Amino acid sequence: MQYRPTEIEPKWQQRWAEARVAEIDVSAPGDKLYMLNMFPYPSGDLHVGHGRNYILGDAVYRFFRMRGLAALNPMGWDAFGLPAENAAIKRGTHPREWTLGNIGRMKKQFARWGILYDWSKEIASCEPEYYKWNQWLFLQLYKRGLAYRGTAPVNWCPQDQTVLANEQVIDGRCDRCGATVEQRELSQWFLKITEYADRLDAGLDTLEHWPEKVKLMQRNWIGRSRGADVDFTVPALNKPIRVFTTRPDTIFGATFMVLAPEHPDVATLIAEHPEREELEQWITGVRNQSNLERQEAGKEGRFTGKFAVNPFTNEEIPIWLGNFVLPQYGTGAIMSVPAHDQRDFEFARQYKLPLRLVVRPADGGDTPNVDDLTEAFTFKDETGRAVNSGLLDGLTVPKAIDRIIDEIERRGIGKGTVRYRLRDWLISRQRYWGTPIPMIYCEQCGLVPVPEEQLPVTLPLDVPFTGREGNPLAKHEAFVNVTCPQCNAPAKRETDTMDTFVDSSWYYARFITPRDGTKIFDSSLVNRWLPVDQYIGGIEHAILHLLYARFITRTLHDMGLVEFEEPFTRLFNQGVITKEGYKDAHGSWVSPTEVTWRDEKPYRGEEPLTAEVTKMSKSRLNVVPPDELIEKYGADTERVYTLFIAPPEKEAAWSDEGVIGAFRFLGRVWHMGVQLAELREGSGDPSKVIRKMHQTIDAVTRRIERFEFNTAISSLMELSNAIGEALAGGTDPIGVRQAYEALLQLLHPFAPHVTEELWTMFGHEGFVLTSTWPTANPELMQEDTVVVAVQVNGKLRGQVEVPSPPEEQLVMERVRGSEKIRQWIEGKDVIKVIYVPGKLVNLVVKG
RNA sequence: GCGAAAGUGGCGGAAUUGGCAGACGCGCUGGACUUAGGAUCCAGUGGCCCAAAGCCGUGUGGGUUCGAGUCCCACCUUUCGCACCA
Repeated sequence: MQYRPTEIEPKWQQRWAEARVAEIDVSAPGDKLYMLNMFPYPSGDLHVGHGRNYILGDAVYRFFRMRGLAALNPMGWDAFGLPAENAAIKRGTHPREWTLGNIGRMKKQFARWGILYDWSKEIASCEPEYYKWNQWLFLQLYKRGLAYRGTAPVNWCPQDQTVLANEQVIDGRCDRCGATVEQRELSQWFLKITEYADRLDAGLDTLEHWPEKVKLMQRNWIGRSRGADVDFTVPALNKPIRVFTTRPDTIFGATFMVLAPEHPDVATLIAEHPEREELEQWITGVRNQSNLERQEAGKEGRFTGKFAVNPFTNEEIPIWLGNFVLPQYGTGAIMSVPAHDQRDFEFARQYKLPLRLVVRPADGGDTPNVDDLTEAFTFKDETGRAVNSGLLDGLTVPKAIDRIIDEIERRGIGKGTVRYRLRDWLISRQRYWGTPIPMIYCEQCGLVPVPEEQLPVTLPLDVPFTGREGNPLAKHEAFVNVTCPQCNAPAKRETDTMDTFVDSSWYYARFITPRDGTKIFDSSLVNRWLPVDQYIGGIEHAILHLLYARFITRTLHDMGLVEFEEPFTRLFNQGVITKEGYKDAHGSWVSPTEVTWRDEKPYRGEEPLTAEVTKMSKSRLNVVPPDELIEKYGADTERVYTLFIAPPEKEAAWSDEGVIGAFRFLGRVWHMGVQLAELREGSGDPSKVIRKMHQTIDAVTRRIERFEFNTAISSLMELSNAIGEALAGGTDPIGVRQAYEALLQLLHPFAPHVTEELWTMFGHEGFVLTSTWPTANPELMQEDTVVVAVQVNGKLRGQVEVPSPPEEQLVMERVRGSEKIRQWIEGKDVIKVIYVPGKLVNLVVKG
C-alpha cells in the first residue's frame, strides 16, 4: 500500500470540520488557554512563506489539545486597508468583493494545510458588526480627551494620497508603496498615545515572555529621556524661551541657543531683522523639507540677531535658527554646548561660534585644548567631572545633573523632566476602505460626535473608484450631508477613515463574544480568557501593532472594561521564509520560468541576471504556491518540512529538494505502519526500542514547549529509524507497536492527517487529536550500559563500557584494564582523576 | 554613528550546567532492484592520509581551565533595528 497523501488528507479535514473539534464554549467552566495567530490582511493567495506562521500555530494548538487543555484558537480578518481600494481602482471590482473573495480563498488554504480554527468566532473588521465597536471605542476615547483633532506637520504619501502615522514611515518612505513621504501641515485626528508613554515603557519590564529584541525596539521607539526644562530670559521678548536638555550639568558651557524654524517665537525675534525677507524665505524652505531632506542638506542655520541670557553664566548668548532642531521634540529649542555635544559641535565649527569646556575626564586624564578638538568631548556617566562650572565643579556627571536640577528648581527657572520620543498616533486616512470616523462638523456647534445609539456610521458601498481627486467618500452626498445631532441644522460628516491599526488594536478581545450586538465585549468573559496566553506573528509588527494594542488595552483598562494592562502574555515572532529571486540589470524581478542557466549563472536569453536570496513574496516573483506541493507530496510533508527547515524564529531558506526529506520520512512511517499492522512474528527483545520511545517522548515534549520544532522533528526521525531497525531485527511486534503508536501521537501536531489515518488503521476509535499525549517513564529511559569516554590530559584516548548506573570504581578498573588506553599512561604518573558521572573520565598525567 | 543579534561540513542545521563537535535532513559517491530512474532501499560522506594509527578542525588573535563551539579580552565579517530625539 503506497503512501498517497492526496487520498487521505481531504477526508480528515472534512471529519475534523464535521466534528467541530476546534469549537470552544467560552462560558464553560475549566482551565482556559488562549492562543492566537495575528489575524491576516486578506491580500489573496497564501504561499508557503505565510504557511510557516499558521502551521507553527496549529502544531502548538494540537499539542495543547492533546495535553487536555481547552485551547481557544480563533481566526479573523484584518479586512480594511489600501490594497483592496487600489485593486478596485485598477480592476473595477469593489473593495468588498475583492476582500471577501480573498477571504474565501485563504480559508480554503487554511483547511488544505489541515489547520484547525474555531470558525464560529470568525470576525472581519470590514463588517459593520465589527467596525461599529471601532467607532464606539473612538467615541469613548474622544470623551476622555484621548482622541483629538489637531494641526501638525504630518507625513503625506503622494502615491497613496493619504497621511501616515510615524510608525508607517520607513527611512522616509511609505511602508505600503515605497513612495517618498512629504511633510504637510494638516488638521488630522490623533490618539493621545503620548499620555501613556511612561506606562507603555514601564510595562515592558513585566513582559517576561516577550523576545528581548521586541521589547528593546519598543523601548527605543518610546525613547524615554530624563533631563531638565530650563528658561533662558530673552531681553527682546517679554518672556523667556524654554529649552529641554538631557545634560543640564553642561549648562555653564552653553554658548548659544538654537530654535527650530517652526518655533512659535521665531516671528517676533526676526521682526526687526535687516534681512527679514531673505530669512523668512530660508525658514519657509526648511519647513517644507521632510526630515530626510533636512538631514541630507547638512546642518544649516541663521542668526536671529537676538540674544538670550544663560541663567548660570549671565552671559548673553546668540539665538540661532537651525534645520537640525526638531520642532516636535522637547520644546523645539535647545541650549547648545558645542564642546560636549557632537551636533552642537558641528554647528559651532560651521558658523564659528565659541566653545567652552565644562567637563573633564574623571580619571585625571588629559583635558584637551578646546581649539584642538576634532569632535565633541562627550561624557555621559562617572567618567566625566564638571569643571569651569561654579557650584558643580568637581562633581561627576550624574551628581552634577542632580545638583543643577535642584538649583534650577530652587531658582524657579525650570524643573527636572522626562521626555519621550514617541508622538501621538495619527489615525486619519483620506481613503475609502476603512472605518468611518464617527464625527460631524456643524457650523453652529462645531465638532459633534455621532451619538452612540446612531452607530454604526455605515460605510456606503455605492461610490465610484477613480483613483483621482482624493477620498471618494467626500463625493457621496448622502453620506456627507447630515443634520447636526445637537441643533438639527445641516452639517457635514467627517469623511476620513481610521488607520486599520485601530481595528487590530483590540480584535483579540472581540473573539470571545464576536456576535454580541449590544456591547464591544463581555468584560467578565474577557477577563477570564485574556490576556492571550500565546501570541504568534511576524516581527514586522514589533512596534506598530504591538505598541498600539498595548496602548488601547491600557485605555480599556482605564475605562474599567478590562482588568489587565498587557494584552499578550507570551509573544513569539516566527522568521521569514526566503528563496532565491532573479533581477535584471534594471533591478526588476524576473520570473523563474524565464531563467536559463549557463555555467551555473542565471540568464534571460542572452541577458545576464543576478540571483539574490530574499523574503518570499509575490512582488519578488519567488513564491512557492502550496497547491502543487500539496498535490505532489501532501500537506503533512509541507508542514513537517516547514517546521524542520530551521529554528522557527530564524530566517529560513526554502529548498525544493529539502522537501523530499520530509516526504521520505512520512513515507517510511507509513510503510512501517502498514507492515506493523499485519505483523505477528518476532521474538527479539523490545527493550531497546521501548527505551528510545521513552527518551523521545521526553525530548519531543520538552522541545515543543520551548518552540524547538526542528529538533523535535529530528528526534521523531530518530525514533522512526529505531523502529525501522527493530522491525528489520525481528523484534517482538507487541513492543514495536507500542513504540510506533507513541510515534504517531508525538508526530500528530506536525503531520496530523497521516497520523489520524494510521491511528485508525491500528484499530483506535476517535482522533489522535483527542487522545492523550504520552508520558515518559524516566526509569525506562535509562540505558543498560553506559559508554564512558576516557581522556588523558584532555585528549580522547578511548572508551569503556560499564553497566548502568556507572560506578566510578568499576569505570577505573576497566580503564586500567584497557590496553588501548594503557599506552598513553604507561611510565607516567597519574596525578589527578576527574570523573564526570556517566560521561567521561579524564586522567591528568605527568612525566 | 548608536543599539542588538549571529559567525560550526558543499547546504539547512545539532550539541542541559565547559565534558566524545558535526545529531537529524538535503546534496554528493558507490551499490541493490529495474527496459529505465527524477521512484524506493542499502552503505559511505569534516579535512590531511591508499588505508590504519595519528594529526588538524566551530570567523581571527590571545587568555582562563585537566578539558573551550560554549567562559573572558581584543579584532574581523554579516544581518537586523534606530537614525540630527538635544
